[in-house]
Amino acid sequence: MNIENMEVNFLKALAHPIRLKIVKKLSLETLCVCELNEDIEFSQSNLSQHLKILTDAHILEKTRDGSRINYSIRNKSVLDLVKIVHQIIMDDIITLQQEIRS
Amino acid sequence: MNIENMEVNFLKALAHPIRLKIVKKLSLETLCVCELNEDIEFSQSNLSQHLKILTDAHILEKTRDGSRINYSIRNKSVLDLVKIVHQIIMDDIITLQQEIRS
DNA sequence: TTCTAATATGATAATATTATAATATTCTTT
DNA sequence: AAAGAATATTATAATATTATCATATTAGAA
Repeated sequence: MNIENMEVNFLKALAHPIRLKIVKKLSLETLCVCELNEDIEFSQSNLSQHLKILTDAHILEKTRDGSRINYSIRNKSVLDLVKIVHQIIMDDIITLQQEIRS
Repeated sequence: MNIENMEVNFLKALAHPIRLKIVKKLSLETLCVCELNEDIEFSQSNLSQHLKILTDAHILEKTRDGSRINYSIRNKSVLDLVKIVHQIIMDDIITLQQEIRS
């Protein structure tokens, strides 16, 4: 696997509504699967699959704590990235609003 | 379309090898379709479709210059984002190499 | 206005991603 | 060891994405 492919894989892993939501939740604190799973939007099985995709992409890391598995952000730069994405979208929205007004 | 969806759309647009390559090329200079199309990896038709996806996601903007269409990066923050992705992957590679050695 | 270069669009088959449902694994407690 | 809680895996049907091919559009030159 070359670097370009790794970059694309990384972006693909983030480019899903459930997975982006998980990353945002974990940007605040480490959580176990059962806590993430309190969100009613996704089933346990589906959550587990998305966690695997994020872990395989090295975005998350997992540590066992008894019967629980805790997930956390592996590289804090991911949080900078998520912030930039948010800012770009907000800029977009402002630009669109200005275009509508004029 | 809500903000979360817009963020995911934006990430999805970047999460493709051809599209990421286009964005990286355009990070250096504005180019017309014919110049981008010198890359033998993709057909004219396929390039055009990817350009449409990037433009729809507001990552690129197009301007006509005679019979040519020039594409450029719409928001320079995208370049910061691409840099961070690259850095995260490079960090990853270094971490993996250290794990192999130890 | 016809020709050509530059770019876009539409249909479609191949491939990839996703959610669901069922089942399996692993750990803790009893 | 058996039971229950927490998490992961597998198979699969539905959906989305992609590349290809054929065709259409647009602008400038002849």
